[in-house]
Amino acid sequence: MADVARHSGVSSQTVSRVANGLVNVEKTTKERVLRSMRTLGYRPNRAARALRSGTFRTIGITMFTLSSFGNIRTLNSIAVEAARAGYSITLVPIEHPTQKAVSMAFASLLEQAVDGIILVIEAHLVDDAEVTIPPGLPVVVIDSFPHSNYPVVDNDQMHGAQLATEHLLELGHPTVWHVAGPESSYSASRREESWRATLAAAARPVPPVFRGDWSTSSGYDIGLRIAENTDITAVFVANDQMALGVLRALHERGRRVPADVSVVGFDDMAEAESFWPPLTTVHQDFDGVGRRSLEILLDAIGNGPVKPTTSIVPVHMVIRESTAAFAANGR
Amino acid sequence: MADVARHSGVSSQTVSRVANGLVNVEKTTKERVLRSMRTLGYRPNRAARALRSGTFRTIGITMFTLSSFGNIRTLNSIAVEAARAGYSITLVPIEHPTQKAVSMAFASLLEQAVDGIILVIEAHLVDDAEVTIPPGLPVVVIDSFPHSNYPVVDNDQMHGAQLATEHLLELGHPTVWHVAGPESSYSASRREESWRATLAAAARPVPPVFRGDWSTSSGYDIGLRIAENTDITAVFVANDQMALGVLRALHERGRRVPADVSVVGFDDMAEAESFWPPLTTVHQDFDGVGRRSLEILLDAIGNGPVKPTTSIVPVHMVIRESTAAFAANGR
DNA sequence: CTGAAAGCGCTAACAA
DNA sequence: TTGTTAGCGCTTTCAG
Repeated sequence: MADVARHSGVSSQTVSRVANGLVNVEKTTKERVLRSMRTLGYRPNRAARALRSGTFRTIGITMFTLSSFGNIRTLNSIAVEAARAGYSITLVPIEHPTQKAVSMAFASLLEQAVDGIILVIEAHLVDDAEVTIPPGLPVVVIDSFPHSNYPVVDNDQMHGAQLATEHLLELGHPTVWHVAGPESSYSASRREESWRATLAAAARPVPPVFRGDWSTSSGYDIGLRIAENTDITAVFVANDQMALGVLRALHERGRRVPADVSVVGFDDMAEAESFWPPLTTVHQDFDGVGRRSLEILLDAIGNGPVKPTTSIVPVHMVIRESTAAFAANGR
Repeated sequence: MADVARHSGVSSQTVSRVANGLVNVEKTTKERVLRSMRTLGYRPNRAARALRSGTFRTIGITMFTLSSFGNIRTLNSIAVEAARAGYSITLVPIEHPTQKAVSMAFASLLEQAVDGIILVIEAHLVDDAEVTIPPGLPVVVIDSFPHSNYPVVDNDQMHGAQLATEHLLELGHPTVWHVAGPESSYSASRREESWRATLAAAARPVPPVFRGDWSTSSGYDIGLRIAENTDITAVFVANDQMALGVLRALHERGRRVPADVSVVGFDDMAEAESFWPPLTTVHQDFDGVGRRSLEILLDAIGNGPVKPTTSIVPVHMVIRESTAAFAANGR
């Protein structure tokens, strides 16, 4: 910057003003400085700026390794929105869902030069992590659990599971079976809970739960068991990836979908419409979640602490061809 | 830091030494300082440290919106490896593959506090982007095009396409049709090129190319056309997502896979083994690519400029159930 | 082994 | 509209 000042014959102060687009600089001076900047290839030093102003125009994001469709969409949405708002994002992945890894990721994030943090977490691990987040550093949590200290944003898990279950019931199925996600996941718990409640409200029997780990292969293993039980005519699977595994197992065992068994997923991942058959599923608005959480975070950064509210983003059913009326079930 | 110094009765200098784990501090002093740090909740200011030392322990990554399976795996791998090496990563997404968006992302990255940059790019746009990367800032490119100025890392596209085509040929198919990616993509060109060469080497006719845009729905549209042409018995699809669309179209039109048509994909995304039928595909080592590119970048950051070499990471076939011998083709 | 002084590049506050 | 001064929190250099 001093170089630029010398080159264009003004003070470094004026250069600073030009660099920041302030108005009180004469037009000709401004142009001269701009030209000097260009010829000298000047680029501002973020570190110095940050040191001086105390803000970094960067937000930190922690999430488990980018394996789930939802996390990735959410991350993408946050990244795009942040870029638009002039913020860049620093990503700290959590390799394994262990206590230690979470604590380490937190600690690392706290040492970063960030103005705020978005935690994309879906497990109990967070509460137990032995890290105290310094007061004054805004945090937003994306989770299915209402944390007491921070604003939380989430898709409407309960309503989604209710829609899925009701859809199957309306099709005339006597009851709906459920392939749940892992016990450690709050969103899995929410979906299961809501499935139970919906069944109870309709006075239907609640069959035992199948429990997977979100992976396609766990869905496949469970699908094999579902195929063996001809009582099962309707299944609500807690995510699309497991639903894909279920479909495969059903095909392999010669059970027709939807003629013999109706299957509903959860997520509406990009590929779901091309599953065979195209999957009826609950569409989650991950972009909406990302957008909303960034909005809250930027508000907190700009205007001080916000109330730890819970924002629920609406979801909706996408009905495709993996579900059919019970009457059509070949019986 | 001054607070800590005062609290523990030493100079801020000594605090700095302790914070950086230097050895020339007496043990008792060190402990005292450490205790003060803890009680005062001291955390170092990255900006100040960066300003002074000129390094940020951060690397920047630019990529098109996180939509492709490969990009995401690569990003994840880089993030994990970087964390291990004590670096954090700053992500700058490119929203649209336009000249302007690319230039803006570059510019934004250059203003960041980063020690090096990894460009995950798969289009011609890069060369034309009117941004000059300042000399001295290490850059690694992940692409299927050998850039002259920077080290490039990539999966072995040519060999992968060759393996896929040969696999189909060895199964006795008279020739192999190809569903290519968009023309703007270098990796798509490589795969197409290698498919052509392999066919030529085997003295087989080269059918016209179908061209998609990587998306599942473009694969579906093309699949519909493939289903109509009963001459087609073997198809090499340039990525798994389009292959999924092709499979769906084939099912809808009653063409059996692999009995009537054999299909090979490219990527080996996590879901491919649960497609119906499980997809034979080329496994790309995205983790390997991420790891290798970070390795090169860190080397350049630590030891000065490296030669702009091209690193090719090996791929291999994964044979599942979407391919079968020509004899079995129901003819 | 420890401390004092200087300065990294920038901007807020004030003065001209 | 422009310039001067001071200092953000840290580390490098040199002295003790």
